[in-house]
Amino acid sequence: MAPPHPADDVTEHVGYRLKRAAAALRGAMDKALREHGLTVPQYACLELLDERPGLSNAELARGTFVTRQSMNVVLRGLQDADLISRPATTDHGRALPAHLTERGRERLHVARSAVYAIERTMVEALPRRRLAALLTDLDRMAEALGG
Amino acid sequence: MAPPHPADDVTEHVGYRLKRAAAALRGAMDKALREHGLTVPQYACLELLDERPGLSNAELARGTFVTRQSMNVVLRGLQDADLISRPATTDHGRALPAHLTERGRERLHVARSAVYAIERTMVEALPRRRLAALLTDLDRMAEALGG
DNA sequence: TTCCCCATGTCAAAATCCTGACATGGATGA
DNA sequence: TCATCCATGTCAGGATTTTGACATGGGGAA
Repeated sequence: MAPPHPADDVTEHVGYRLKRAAAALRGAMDKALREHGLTVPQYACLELLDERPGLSNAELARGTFVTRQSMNVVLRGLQDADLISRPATTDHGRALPAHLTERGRERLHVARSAVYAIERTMVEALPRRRLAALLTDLDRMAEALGG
Repeated sequence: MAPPHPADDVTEHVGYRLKRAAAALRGAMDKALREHGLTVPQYACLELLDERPGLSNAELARGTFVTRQSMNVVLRGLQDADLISRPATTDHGRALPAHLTERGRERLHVARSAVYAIERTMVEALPRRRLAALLTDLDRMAEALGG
């Protein structure tokens, strides 16, 4: 019964593997999305807005794991490109609900196919039975760390 | 036989879960290492150098999934803090081998305990049998993406 | 009502990282 | 030998992200 840590090699640790996989995914998405004129945070933002229209800046930030300030500049970029729309003011509260424009929806749909191809490559690389377990394991780790 | 993608919900995708887990880990390490005066890339660099002394800038960059240029500034910071040493010139070749100083080794050892505690939290959050499979799955995905 | 607390949006400054580029040293093949 | 190619270290510039801070709006408790 070997203890989970410390392993004899740093590259054997879970954190290292996690970072490696995340870096590989990020790199692949970066490259694919560049051809569509989008960055990874921008794409994540569009995808989230397509699924849940009306999300605010802070909510989008939490959903994409960045700070409010970072998401703010992302939204500005998307707004300048006419991919999303956001009211200047609101009747109730302070949160400004964002929505996809028609251009945004179209752009998302074409970029999505490229991203889904990447994800399919990832998923097909592992045994089909293992996928569900992998997802729950990732969730468990994230929750354990307060993610 | 449902296709692996597209799922009905973006947050169900592997990429999203992967990013979430990686972000949670990054945040926890960030917070823990700050108390030791280290950033995550700096810690990763020290850990790699402790295991394989003499690694060059480019090798360290590949090992930590950043660019040569980024690793260069990390090394400068570590050098200014007297945590690593690097010769100004070399007899053979162009790569400059880096080594931990005594201070660097000490700093690494105390920071390591904090990081290992985080990783232990992560590992203990999932069934013990699942760990090995998780590691190989992460590797498979990374390799499939050319990581 | 009024006060306090929290969340939100935003600004400014700094830190971090990446892209593009260039010069150097070694190795490979003609 | 020499020329070409690859990897490395480094510089400059810009883009992205974060930290810190501040003002505003809403909700809850006294």
